[in-house]
Amino acid sequence: MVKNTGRPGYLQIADDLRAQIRGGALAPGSLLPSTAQLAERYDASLSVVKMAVGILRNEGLVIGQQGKGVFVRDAEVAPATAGALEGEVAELRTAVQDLSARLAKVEEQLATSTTHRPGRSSR
Amino acid sequence: MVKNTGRPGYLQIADDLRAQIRGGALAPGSLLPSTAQLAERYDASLSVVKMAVGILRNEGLVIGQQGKGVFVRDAEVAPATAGALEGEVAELRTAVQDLSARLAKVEEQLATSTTHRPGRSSR
DNA sequence: CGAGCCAACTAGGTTAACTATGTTGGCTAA
DNA sequence: TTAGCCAACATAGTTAACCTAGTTGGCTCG
Repeated sequence: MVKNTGRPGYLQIADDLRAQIRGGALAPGSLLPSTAQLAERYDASLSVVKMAVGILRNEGLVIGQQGKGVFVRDAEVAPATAGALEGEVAELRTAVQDLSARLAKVEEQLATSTTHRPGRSSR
Repeated sequence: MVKNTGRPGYLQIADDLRAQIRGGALAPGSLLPSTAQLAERYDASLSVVKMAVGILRNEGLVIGQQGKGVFVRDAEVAPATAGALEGEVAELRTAVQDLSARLAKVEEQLATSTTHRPGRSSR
């Protein structure tokens, strides 16, 4: 599959997957083919597929879940609207506040239990 | 240098370099240390450094020139790209997701190690 | 002196192997 | 039937190796 153009293979695959997502061929919430399947489809090595998926993951287009697969993210596909970004920023801000509160709670628990801890951890 | 924090090394290095660029420690137009130098500085392998630089390159913060090095891009040029803000939001989103996942893991460990104890409010 | 080669750098791309970790489903034994 | 183990498969991270290709500076040879 990977053409002989100067464009690297992992970018070609990322472009193709991105186009499929934007075009609707891969609907939001749907599961991408596994790394091995993509490698076979594009006739590429596992490494380049992992790199391509990593790019999309970095762009926020997909979300990888260990053990399950890579899912297409519910898109903020609207590229133009600047207001969408504001909403997303607000969402991120609340998320950060939530994380701060939870982290404070965990830190407090850790501080109170450090003297004698059951130490029950395994695996 | 690296970590114990569970955050992948290539992300830590990318974060550090990004902070240096945003903070002005690495001025626009200046040359980043070579891959080998960065690998030694962060006590990481060449691969993770290349991945980190690749992320910044993908974000448009730096431009790599074969045979010469990796240069910090002019700050005014970067926003010219349409998706600069989106990229930054996506970056923050992945950071929040990462933090959320790590915090959830810590919370779970705390919850299970103390078997059941009062004062644990959930989300 | 100058042209050209060459060695030593550089980034970039690709592949393979290994480890870690999480999910799932099937099998087995109580 | 049910609980638990376990194999298979998934993403994710890391490392090492090899190759291409561009740049640079020094050295040699004409």
